Amino acid sequence: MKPTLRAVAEAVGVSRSTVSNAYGRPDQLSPQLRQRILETARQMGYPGPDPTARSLRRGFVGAIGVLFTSRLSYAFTDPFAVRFLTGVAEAAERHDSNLLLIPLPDDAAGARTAVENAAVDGFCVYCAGDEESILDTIRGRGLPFVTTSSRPRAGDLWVGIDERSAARSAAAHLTALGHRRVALLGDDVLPGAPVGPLRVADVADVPHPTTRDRLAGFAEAFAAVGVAWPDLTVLTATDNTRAAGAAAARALAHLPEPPTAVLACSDVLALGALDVLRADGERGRRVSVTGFDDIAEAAPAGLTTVRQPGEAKGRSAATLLLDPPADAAAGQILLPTTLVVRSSSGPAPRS
Amino acid sequence: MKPTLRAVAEAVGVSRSTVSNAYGRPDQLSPQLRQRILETARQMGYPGPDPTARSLRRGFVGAIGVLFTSRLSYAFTDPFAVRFLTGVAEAAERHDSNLLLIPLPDDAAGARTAVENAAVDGFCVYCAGDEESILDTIRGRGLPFVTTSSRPRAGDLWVGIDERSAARSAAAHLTALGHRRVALLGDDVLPGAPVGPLRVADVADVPHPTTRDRLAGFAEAFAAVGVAWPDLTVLTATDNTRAAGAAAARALAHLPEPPTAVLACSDVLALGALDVLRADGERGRRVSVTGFDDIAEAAPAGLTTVRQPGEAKGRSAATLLLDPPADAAAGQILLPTTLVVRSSSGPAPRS
DNA sequence: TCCAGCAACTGGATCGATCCAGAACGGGGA
DNA sequence: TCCCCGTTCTGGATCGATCCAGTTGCTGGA
Repeated sequence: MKPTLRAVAEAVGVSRSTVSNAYGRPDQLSPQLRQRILETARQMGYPGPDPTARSLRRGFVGAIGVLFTSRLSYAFTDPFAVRFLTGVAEAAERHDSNLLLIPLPDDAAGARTAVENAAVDGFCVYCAGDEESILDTIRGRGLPFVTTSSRPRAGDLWVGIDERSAARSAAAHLTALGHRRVALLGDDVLPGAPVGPLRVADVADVPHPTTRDRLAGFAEAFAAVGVAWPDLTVLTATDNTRAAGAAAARALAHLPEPPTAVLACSDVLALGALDVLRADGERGRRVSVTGFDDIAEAAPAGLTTVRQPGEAKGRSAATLLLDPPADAAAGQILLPTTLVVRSSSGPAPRS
Repeated sequence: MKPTLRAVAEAVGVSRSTVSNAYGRPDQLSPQLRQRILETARQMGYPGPDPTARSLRRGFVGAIGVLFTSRLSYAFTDPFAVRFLTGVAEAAERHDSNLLLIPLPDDAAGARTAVENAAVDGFCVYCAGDEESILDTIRGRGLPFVTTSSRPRAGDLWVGIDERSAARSAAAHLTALGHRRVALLGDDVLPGAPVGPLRVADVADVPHPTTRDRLAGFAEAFAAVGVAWPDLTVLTATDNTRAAGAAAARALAHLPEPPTAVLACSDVLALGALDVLRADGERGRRVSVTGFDDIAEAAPAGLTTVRQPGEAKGRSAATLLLDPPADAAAGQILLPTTLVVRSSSGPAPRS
């Protein structure tokens, strides 16, 4: 067993406080004594104050938790999530804070205990499906948190984009190009729905807030040119992956009247769709595709998409958490988005 | 202030142990009492046992630390590191463990305290520059750890590849294609060296173990066809990034006798070099390039490279840590590598 | 009737530090 | 010479739980 601070104190013949001070407050004791203590500690193999005990006493941990829905490993698979994390890491680093990655189990109870058991000073909530229940648990612990989803509650720390108008800009681009018969592609649009076209009575029924807002934004632009919600095809993917996007796009072929464009809620899905539709395009039919995020792969693929600043989002989130602004209004940061037009979108074919 | 377990106990009129048991060992008390306790706790706003206090008493934390050299944010920038992390995350998840990402400051003292202050059950050491000193600190804490670098000490947990022979396979591929005048490209080959060609008296002088072993492997294959170490051009990049690889490759143009092939220690560097050399190639000169890792971008770029299983590496590492094998021999896992030949390598031009 | 045996609960010790009020000491100014 | 003050160090209380050896009360078998 490793010696404790107490053992060192006894060996040197001083009080525990003094040994503690030797580590944490060098100015509280004479340099000679400090030297003697550290030397003895070294000889005894004392590894320094125990981090857990220190955290307990001090009341803070030195780490922030990043909450992910679904499998943690997935977070690394999604390029946008990685960019977000990069930003978070950057800011955390600047504040000498570590990053605790916390995957949230699918079941509410499991998610709850995961949040309750995490030893952190605050939470950064990245795209939690059932956000409200998670946030309530965090509030229950009395810890600060930042959200990045679309609907911040007043007073909460938040950093995000105007999902709706960002999505609208992509859709407006397509309506301007003459597209009227289109498909909206989202990840897990309705819980447990199988891949493919889907009947969604109302956008409000979509549980995931980000997906909902983006779909709503798409719909707004089409409503403006007279295409009502029920006339839009809603396509769901089982996952936010390229493969799932491709699978969803393949389902389009079976429609009686295939759409002239696909508006995806993420670049990953869009690229998957593009993989399929490009191949089709080479056989004649050409379908426009737009994405969302502007991940690195979007540019080489020529994907038209909505750019949002991923690193900045993460950086702002962590900074908000670690260095909260005195002014409550500064606790909510709206980041800009840009429509990036590339080759994947073009005029609608004349019918 | 949030109420503590003690407060709940007093409110209900039972001992602290009983409240504790209500959370952690439901079988130790009657269901009715348990209900009553949980209900009162809820009403009082008790968030459940404090994770830090619990860790202190129980003696374990429920998280493993992943150590990175250099900036943490960089880890996310390197695709291979991301794959490794994905694997670690996957295994950690399976063992209900969280992941604490720990960036190591560049200075030894800072790195030391970072390791000493991390509240974790064990460490996964990913490419630490000055490994030995880090490992000593970890040993000092008496915590288990896994390394992934090239030289495991007997008895240590380790998962990795045969760096040397993997590198040799790439180089042998090029010698077979007739290449004799080549450049070896590594990240930070000698500490602080400026980008570009470099005089390295002996491979053994390269401090970073992985880079050293890969360079040594390259050299072996060339030695076998009569090209000695001093005749190989060693190129250093300032960073393991695509841009740094490109910058290093540009330096080749200034050489009196430019090489016919570049062997890079990572795909990221190789892709950077390819960016530059492909452009050159279009103007006539064609230089073969090989990489290392086989990241996702390698295939579309047609990069010949050595594939190593990134996720598996991470997964094995975390599993070794969280579920250590009884058999010491099983504590060191050697993963296979494959040479993947693509279009970036071709026959040497006849001179 | 008595006691073994079990389920349900208790409370002091403990995990390993840090905090803080105060004691001991030594030196300088009046 | 005396007192005050700053420096250096002390030790008990505390952070918030869990562990564990034990007590209590009740049931059932002999």
